[in-house]
Amino acid sequence: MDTIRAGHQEAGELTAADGLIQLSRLVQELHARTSERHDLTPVQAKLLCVLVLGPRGMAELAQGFGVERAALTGLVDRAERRGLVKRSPVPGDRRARHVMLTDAGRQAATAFHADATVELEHLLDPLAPRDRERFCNAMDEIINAGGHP
Amino acid sequence: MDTIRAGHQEAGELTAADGLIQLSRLVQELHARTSERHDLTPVQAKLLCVLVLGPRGMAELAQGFGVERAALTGLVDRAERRGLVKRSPVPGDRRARHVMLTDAGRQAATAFHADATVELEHLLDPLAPRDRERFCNAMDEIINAGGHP
DNA sequence: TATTGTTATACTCTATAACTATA
DNA sequence: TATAGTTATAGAGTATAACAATA
Repeated sequence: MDTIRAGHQEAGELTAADGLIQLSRLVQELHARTSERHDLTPVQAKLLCVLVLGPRGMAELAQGFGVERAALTGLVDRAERRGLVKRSPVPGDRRARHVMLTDAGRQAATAFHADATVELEHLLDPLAPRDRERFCNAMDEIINAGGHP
Repeated sequence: MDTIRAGHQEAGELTAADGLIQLSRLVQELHARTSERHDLTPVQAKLLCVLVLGPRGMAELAQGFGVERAALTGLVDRAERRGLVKRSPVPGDRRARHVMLTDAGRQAATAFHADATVELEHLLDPLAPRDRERFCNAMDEIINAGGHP
């Protein structure tokens, strides 16, 4: 085992790039496993979490997800078929539709989010309180820079 | 803009969970964009990076990727069709095949890896040298714990 | 004309199940 | 029997292009 871990050297000797890749892998795997436990695909879980904040238009969702509008149609179709979301007309613009959670969707979203949050926090358990705080501050700096130089 | 950022509050006020999710999103987006620049799918780029370390069996790769053997067959089929990898017999076991890089595949792998590494390192540019070192150490701790309590 | 959303089509990635060939 | 790999089939997620309805 451990045959496949690109860039792996000794424990505690990782490149910054490798560290970021492997940390991201941990987060994605955790997200995938948690979604599966809640009988959701990872993308559906993401959709539900966004819709908890309120109804959204298709174009708005597509832009936020970084996918084409056509891809979002399929995504919402499948979520709607599973009874998680519904489409409703937008007063004042007869072209547009709002996507919103059904009751079942809201329940699923809440349960998933709570579970995922707990699991993610556990990732930081190995850090001492002080280091954990520093780590979160560093993440904030990186995220707020947002890859923009 | 910024309409869709679950858990977003004020700049510099993110939950640990939200921070991990958004950092992971940055890394994944960067990986996707870099793959695209090199005319690779993200999964193909990952495959090439693993194969730089040497030939691997199908079962070995499937296990390392956390996917079924059948899924890997398709993955290698497509990479082979694009001339990136090739299959070869394994001396001593006539059931097995080794997957290895072609010359084009090795070139693509090297170019991609160099590019991705640079981009990933840039993510940490906002951190002061000392903070950057602490951040990398923290990532190491998290990864070496590996989500295992 | 521009925007919102959909349909049609195709490709990648993945899983499950059934199969072949070898160990 | 067990293992290595493949084929067949199905579904999710995505893109592009063409379309309808409305603004």
